[in-house]
Amino acid sequence: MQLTIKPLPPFDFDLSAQIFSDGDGRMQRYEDGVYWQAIRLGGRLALIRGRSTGTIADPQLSVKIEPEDAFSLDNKANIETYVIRLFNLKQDLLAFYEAVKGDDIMAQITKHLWGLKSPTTSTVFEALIDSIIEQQISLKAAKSMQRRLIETFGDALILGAGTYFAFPSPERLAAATIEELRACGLSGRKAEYVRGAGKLVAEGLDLGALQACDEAAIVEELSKIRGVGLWTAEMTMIRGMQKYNVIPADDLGLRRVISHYYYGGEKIDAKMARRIAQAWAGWRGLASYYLIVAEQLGIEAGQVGR
DNA sequence: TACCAGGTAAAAA
DNA sequence: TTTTTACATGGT
Repeated sequence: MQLTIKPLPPFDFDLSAQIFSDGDGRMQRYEDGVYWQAIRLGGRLALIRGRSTGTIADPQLSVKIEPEDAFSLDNKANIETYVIRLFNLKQDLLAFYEAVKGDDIMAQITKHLWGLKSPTTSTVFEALIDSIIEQQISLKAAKSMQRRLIETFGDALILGAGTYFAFPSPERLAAATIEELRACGLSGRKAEYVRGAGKLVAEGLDLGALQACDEAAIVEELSKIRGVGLWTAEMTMIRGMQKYNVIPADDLGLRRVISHYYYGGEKIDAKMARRIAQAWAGWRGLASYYLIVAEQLGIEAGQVGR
């Protein structure tokens, strides 16, 4: 059974999905034009496979579900909503491009990355846990811990010769012992944060509902969770709550990439990062995502220096 | 070997 | 009240 979705143009599926093409892909992966991910569907697991059947100007996605019997008309709308969220298919890129056209560097980058939409995690909880794990340590170190967390606590879906994982449920992480979490490489402190967050959500804290609130209210709510400061709240909003205007200006990696394109690579502080980001008002988060992807792809734009 | 990397809460001053 | 410290793994 197959589902067809029409994203809001422009949308470059290959460019947008390439972020999932590295790593070992236990949970999601993009390869040879096909994206797959294990998802929870009405209490059970299923695998979705998506590929582009349109163009950048007239985009269309085709999504298949396995096993076949996981697909019902009841599920159809859920799957569509899910995929739209995952790839941010309703994100209005033309409005973004219009808003930043006065910034020469960003205008050049948007031309190079025309049709790039920023992805969203399948749940806010996933973004929160990933962000907690990434505190302070390098992304590579964090990635290896996230992989172990998924393999240890994630729900496995076995289809033919393949084993696929869905991100661990709040209930499972709430039930984990500190020792089990430390075995994934987490510090004792982070193990407590992760288990505590799992417990809160398992006991009824609705992170998904927070997405409808404004940014300041979300920061306030998320900061009540032990282990969550401003940086983690902002990272969670960007990756899991479709808040395209947020930038974690304190973030080292973001400051580095902003400086790469706007300040000759010199180290800049959070204040300077915020000042440069003013040119992207309304779309600061998406603009910084464009910078990160541009740097990854080795795209260069004219430097304006200080 | 030592130090840094997409921070945070708790202890110490 | 403000400052300092412990923490985990992977890269250099």
